[in-house]
Amino acid sequence: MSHTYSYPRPAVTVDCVLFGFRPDAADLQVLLIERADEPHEGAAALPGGFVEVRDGGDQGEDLEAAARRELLEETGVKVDYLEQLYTFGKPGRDPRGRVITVAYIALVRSTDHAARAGSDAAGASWVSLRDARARVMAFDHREILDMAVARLRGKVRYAPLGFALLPERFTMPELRSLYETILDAPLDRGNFRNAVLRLGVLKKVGQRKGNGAGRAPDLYQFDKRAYDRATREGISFDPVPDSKGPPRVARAERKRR
Amino acid sequence: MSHTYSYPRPAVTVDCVLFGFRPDAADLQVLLIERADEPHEGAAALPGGFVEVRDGGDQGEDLEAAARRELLEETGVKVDYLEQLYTFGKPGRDPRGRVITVAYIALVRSTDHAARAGSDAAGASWVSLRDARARVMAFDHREILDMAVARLRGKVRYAPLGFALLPERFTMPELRSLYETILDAPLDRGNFRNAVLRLGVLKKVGQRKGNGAGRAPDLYQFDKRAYDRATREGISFDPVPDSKGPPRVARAERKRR
DNA sequence: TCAAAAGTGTTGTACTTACACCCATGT
DNA sequence: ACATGGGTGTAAGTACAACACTTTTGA
Repeated sequence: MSHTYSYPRPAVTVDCVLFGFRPDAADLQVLLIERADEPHEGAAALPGGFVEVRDGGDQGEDLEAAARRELLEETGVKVDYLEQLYTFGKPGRDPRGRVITVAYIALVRSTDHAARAGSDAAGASWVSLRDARARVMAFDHREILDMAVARLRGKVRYAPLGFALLPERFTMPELRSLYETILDAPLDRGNFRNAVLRLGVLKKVGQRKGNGAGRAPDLYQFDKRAYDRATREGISFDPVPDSKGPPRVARAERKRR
Repeated sequence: MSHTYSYPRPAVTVDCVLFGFRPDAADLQVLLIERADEPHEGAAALPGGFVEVRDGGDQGEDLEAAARRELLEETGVKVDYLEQLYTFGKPGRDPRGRVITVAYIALVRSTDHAARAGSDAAGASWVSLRDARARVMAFDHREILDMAVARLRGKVRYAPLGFALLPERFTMPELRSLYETILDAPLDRGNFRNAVLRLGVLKKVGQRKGNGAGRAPDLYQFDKRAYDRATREGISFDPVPDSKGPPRVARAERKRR
C-alpha cells in the first residue's frame, strides 16, 4: 500500500539517548545498538525508529509515545524519565532521503534489564560513555550523544534529575558517586550531603550493613509528594563548588588556635 | 506533481515565536499573524510554514533556514537570534492531517521593521504579550507561546540573552527596563548595574543627552570578543534577587548611626 | 584496637541586598 | 535653583567551601 502527497514529505523518526548508572562503574552507561543493515552497517547507533503516522482520522502516535515504544521494542527497557532533547533535520544526515529525527534523553533506574537485541538491531548493549565515544557512530548520532551529555551535565545542576538514575532505595555515597560520575568532578562529602538534605525530599529508611569496612551508610528514598512539589516549583540544586570558592586563605591560620 | 511513499508521512512545519522590545512599552512584543484561511480563519497564529523537502539528491533546506525564510516571507523581519524551542507533534493538533512542527524562539533588536503582511497571511503585527494572551489562537499555538515565554524567562537568568533584544547602543536603564519587562519584576538599579558590568562584556561609548529631566545616562555597546567568550564559557548572569535575601533585619538600626 | 568510611559540626570569606549619597541634566 | 533620574559607594547578613571532628562498622 502506498501513500501519495502533493508535496514531498520527510520521514520522521525518534532517537533516544538512554542513560543508566551502575554504582560499580566509574562512568555513565549508554545503551547502543549495533546496526544490522546499510547504511552504516556494523556501526553503533542510538535506539530509535519511525514515528507511526496514519492518514485517516486517527493520525497515529505521539512523539513521546514513539520514543517509549521504540525503546521497548529495540531494547526491552522501560524508561523512568523521558525528555525531548532536540530535533535534528539537516539535509543529508541520512543518505537514503530526507529524515528528520526528534531526539530524546531517557533515564532508567536500573541497568539490570539485560539489554536484548530486538528485531531492528543486531544487538543492544550498555556501553560506558567513554567506550561509546570511542566507537564509530552512524549518521549524526555522535552529535546527538554529545548534546545529550552536555544537557544532562547542565541540567543536573539545577534540577533533581540524577535521582531518576538510582534504584528506589539508595545511600548518600551512591548518590554522590552518581553526581561525581555525571559531572566528572569530585564533590565534598559533607557539603553534598547538606545540599541534598536541605532540599527536603528524602526520607531516611534504615541503613545498609555489610559493605566491607567503614560505617554503615544510611538508606534513603524519596518523599514523592515533596519531590513533585520541588520539581514543580523549580528548586535549585547545585552540588558543584563555585570554582572561585570562599575560603582561599587562612588554612594554616585555623590550625594554630 | 505528486509524491508517493510506502508508509504514510507527516507534514513538517516550523513555527516561530518572535519577540521584540520597545523601550516605551511596558510589555514584551510578540509578532502574530492573522490567519487568512480555514482552519481557524481569523484567529491569531505564529508565523511559520512548511519545511522545504526534496526527494532527490538535494534533500531541501535545514530546519533553522526554514524558520528564517518563513519569518522573512511572512513578516519581512530578519532575526538576530534564533533558537530551537521544542517539537510539537501530538496527533490531532491540525485537523487536516498529521503535522509535526518544530518551534523556534526568535529575537530581534528592533521592532522598527514595520511588520508587513506577506503572501500567506492576512496580516502580521506586533502585539504586546498581554494582548497576545487575550487573543484566540490557532492550533496549539497558545501552548507554544506559553512555553516560549517560560523558556525566555528561565534562560535570561543564566545567559546573556536579553542583549539580543536591544539596539547596538543602549543605556543601562534601558537594559534594566528590558529585564524588568521579561521577568515582570522590579530590579534594583545599583545592583543590576554592578552585576552587568561585572560580566565585563560592555564598553562605554559616550552618553545620551536630551532625555528630559535627570542625569544623562551612559551609552554602552558590546565588546564582541568578550561577549562571545562569555557566551562560550557559560557565564552566569542572574539579576533576580534571591527571594530570601540577606538584610532582613537592621534597617532602622542603620538610620540611627 | 585499628583502619576505613560515613555522619556531623565549625569557620572564615566573599558575595549579595538594600539602601544612601552624590552627580548631571532640563525646566 | 530645584526636581528628576542616573552613577557610585557601603554595611549588614548570609551562604558556602573547606575541613576537622565524631561515630560506626569490619577485620
